[in-house]
Amino acid sequence: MNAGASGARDRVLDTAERLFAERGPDAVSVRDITNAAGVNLAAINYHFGSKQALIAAVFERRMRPLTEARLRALDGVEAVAGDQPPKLEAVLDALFRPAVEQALDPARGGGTFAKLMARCLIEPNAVVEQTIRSDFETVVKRFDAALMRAMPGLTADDVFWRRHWLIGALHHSLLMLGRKPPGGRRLPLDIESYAERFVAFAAAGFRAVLPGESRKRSQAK
Amino acid sequence: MNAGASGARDRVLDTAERLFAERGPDAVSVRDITNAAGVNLAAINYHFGSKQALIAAVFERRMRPLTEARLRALDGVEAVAGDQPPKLEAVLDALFRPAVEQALDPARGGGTFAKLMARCLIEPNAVVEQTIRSDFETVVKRFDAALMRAMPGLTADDVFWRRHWLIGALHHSLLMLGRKPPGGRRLPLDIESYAERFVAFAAAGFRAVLPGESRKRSQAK
DNA sequence: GTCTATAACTAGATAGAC
DNA sequence: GTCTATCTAGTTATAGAC
Repeated sequence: MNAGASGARDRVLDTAERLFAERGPDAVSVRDITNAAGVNLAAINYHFGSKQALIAAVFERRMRPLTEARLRALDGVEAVAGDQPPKLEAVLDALFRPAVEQALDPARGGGTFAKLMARCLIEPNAVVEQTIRSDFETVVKRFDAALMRAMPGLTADDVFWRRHWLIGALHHSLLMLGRKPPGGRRLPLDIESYAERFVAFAAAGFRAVLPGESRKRSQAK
Repeated sequence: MNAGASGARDRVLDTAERLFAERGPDAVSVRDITNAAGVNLAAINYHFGSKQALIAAVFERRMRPLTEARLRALDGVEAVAGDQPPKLEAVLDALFRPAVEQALDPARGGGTFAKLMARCLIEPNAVVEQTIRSDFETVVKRFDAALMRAMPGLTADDVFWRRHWLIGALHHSLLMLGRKPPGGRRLPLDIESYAERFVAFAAAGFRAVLPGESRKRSQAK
């Protein structure tokens, strides 16, 4: 939008993202942000209009690319599968790997982004509700459909709950990035191995035979 | 403490818990609480000393019984197992069922409690940090030890991550209590069936053969 | 124990000079 | 585009009457 001026705007975005992740948007004042960013108090209202609009901008900047990466990955998986049901692991990989990659990449928010996402899942903040939830629902809809094709024996309810549980597991674990866990452990090694481990875990949970559905599944196939 | 006076104190606790869960502690003022509870503005400072102390009291009231229920359940599982390794499903049931029960029981906070717990897992609030985290670490320590006995082929890291993922999955799902999920679904049926489904899912994830550990496990047994 | 009044402070937003 | 000064409204906490 602005030809070359205002690195101020970006500095505000970066600083706000960091502070929001540390303390939560509500606990951070516009004064905290402008001071830390080294810009004037009025800058936030000038560039974004209001604090609420700034919050929305911070979330959107990270959510949009994640959504796109997930959908692109799923496109690839479905293209490979063709008419056949896609492979369960491949679908889960398309869903989870982009998030792991983003959460481990400082250039795209890193752990900060992970905390923001986790927070947005529980925070009833109206802004967050609209900017993020809509993106997320698109993702969920397409992936649930793909998961049902990958696991034709499962009911829609089964798919919903297992995917839901796993989203919770992922976000909770990304949250621990950079934070010292109780046992003194650390987020492991590299993106590759972490995503791989998580997908293997997820696939096993997805293939679990639950008390009620065992009969239905064996009939369905 | 007080012989029979001050139902005000309890009304404040209940109201604060509800409002905290709805909007988050930071977004709720003491005026909001005292107005909604029908007590005087000064009541919170009189009964609790400060807003921070009230927050701590609200969290503690629900966390304590949950911790005790979990440890009691684990005691039972270990007593049954005797010298043998405990059954994986039994350990997971002891860890997760008390939380599900509490989250579905209005008398013990219900969905409100679930939201509070979820919030405390990400909120860097100092009060929450100390009152809850310490309880939670006791639980985690004892259960990780039991899980290692139940799954002797897994490394400590494996147990840590799988338990961690599942705690995230549980809390994320409890969070949806009373909230309309995207697909129009609802938390199912009854405690019994939900806990059962979750434990089955958890056990499958726990038994997953991860890329790196497959060889180690088959040797260990 | 309960309440009113108010102190002491901080919030987000903006008007207007530069 | 940037800054200072300021406005209005909200916050927690408390002093002191009842």
